[in-house]
Amino acid sequence: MSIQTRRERERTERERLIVTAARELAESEGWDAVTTRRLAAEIEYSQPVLYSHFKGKDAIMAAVAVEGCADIAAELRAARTAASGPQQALAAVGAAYAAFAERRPALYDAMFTLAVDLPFATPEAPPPLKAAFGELREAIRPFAGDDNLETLTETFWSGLHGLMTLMRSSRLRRADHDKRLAILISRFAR
Amino acid sequence: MSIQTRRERERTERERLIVTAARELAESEGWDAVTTRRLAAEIEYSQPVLYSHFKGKDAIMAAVAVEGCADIAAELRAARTAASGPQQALAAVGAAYAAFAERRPALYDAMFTLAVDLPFATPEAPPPLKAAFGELREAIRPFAGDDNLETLTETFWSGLHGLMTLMRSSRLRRADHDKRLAILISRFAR
DNA sequence: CGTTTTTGCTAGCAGTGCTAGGAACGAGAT
DNA sequence: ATCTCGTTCCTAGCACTGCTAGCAAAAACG
Repeated sequence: MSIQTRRERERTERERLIVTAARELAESEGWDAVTTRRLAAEIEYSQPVLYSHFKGKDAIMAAVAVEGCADIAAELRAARTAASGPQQALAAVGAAYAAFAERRPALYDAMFTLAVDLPFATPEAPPPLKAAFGELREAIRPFAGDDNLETLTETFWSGLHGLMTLMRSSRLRRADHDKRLAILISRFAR
Repeated sequence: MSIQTRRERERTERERLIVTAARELAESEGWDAVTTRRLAAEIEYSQPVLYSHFKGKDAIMAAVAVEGCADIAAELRAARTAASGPQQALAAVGAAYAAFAERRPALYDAMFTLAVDLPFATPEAPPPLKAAFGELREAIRPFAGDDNLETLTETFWSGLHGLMTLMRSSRLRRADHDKRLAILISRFAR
């Protein structure tokens, strides 16, 4: 049995190696640079090895996305708990979300614009996804009023997401970003 | 001079043929089906002809996007002017925007998610782009208050855009779409 | 040490966007 | 009516993509 467990351990280690390499490569050179050949060279194995771990490139990106959700969840939580009141908490979470999208665009894309294989708004969604969504939900809970909390959170999230994607694709002037964010917060915090 | 003008006319005709074929192919089978080979076959010319008209595939998509903006601008205008009051107008414009994104997803992607070569938030933006944005602006003008109108419009647009992209990538449950839209409108119309 | 199983490589497929080169065509001149 | 010259447009090909079949080498077992 020892030999079997060692093999499984090595497999999971290499799987993490792949995901990490993919994330680092994407973050430093963008997803266009993450080709299966390049990624294989990075982990010092041949291409087909990737396919013995993941169904395809999309599945690798999905794994990266889940890692990213854990990251953003932690950052949102930190922002929320450090704030002094509900209003400040919502503003802080919004700012943290925007900062994450700006600072790690490739990761953000994997999470919220590209890969689709992941179950999102269902009970089977990976825990990190739920955690990230949960942080947004807790931040906006004080302002729910008569609205359904989940639905309200989804709507607020959409606002943030639209803001970041449109700005990052140069469809919105970067200069006014803070003003837009402030307007969004003001319309949801009351 | 006649011979020269005839040639130019034929050129612009073929250019329109390319853009129309690209749009129809994208709308019926998605952008993945729009390869340069497939598009060339559709217009019954060879591939290189495309490159004598457009710098590359992205430029073709940009041309399609501009057409799409003219379309959505007309639909938004119709929705806005048919409504009876400011509140109804904003709701109608929001619903029309969402309906457009749902009904013509490929076109929507070309306009607001994919191609980037287009100048957007600048004076040099193609008129159809400004027209579409202008419709959103006029719809929300009555609710601007102290906020800068342009910035507010951008924020509202972001909300709509986020709603549609997240739903279309199955990150939001389709069932609650109407509720989310209602919440967004309610937060911006007051 | 020999056999069997597992592992991971080389080589290749079908497809992508894009481009160089030459052939065929139409326009103007003799 | 024929010849020359430009333009137009096609054939063929490049470098690249994600992905896979089939075999060689390595590891585990008796």
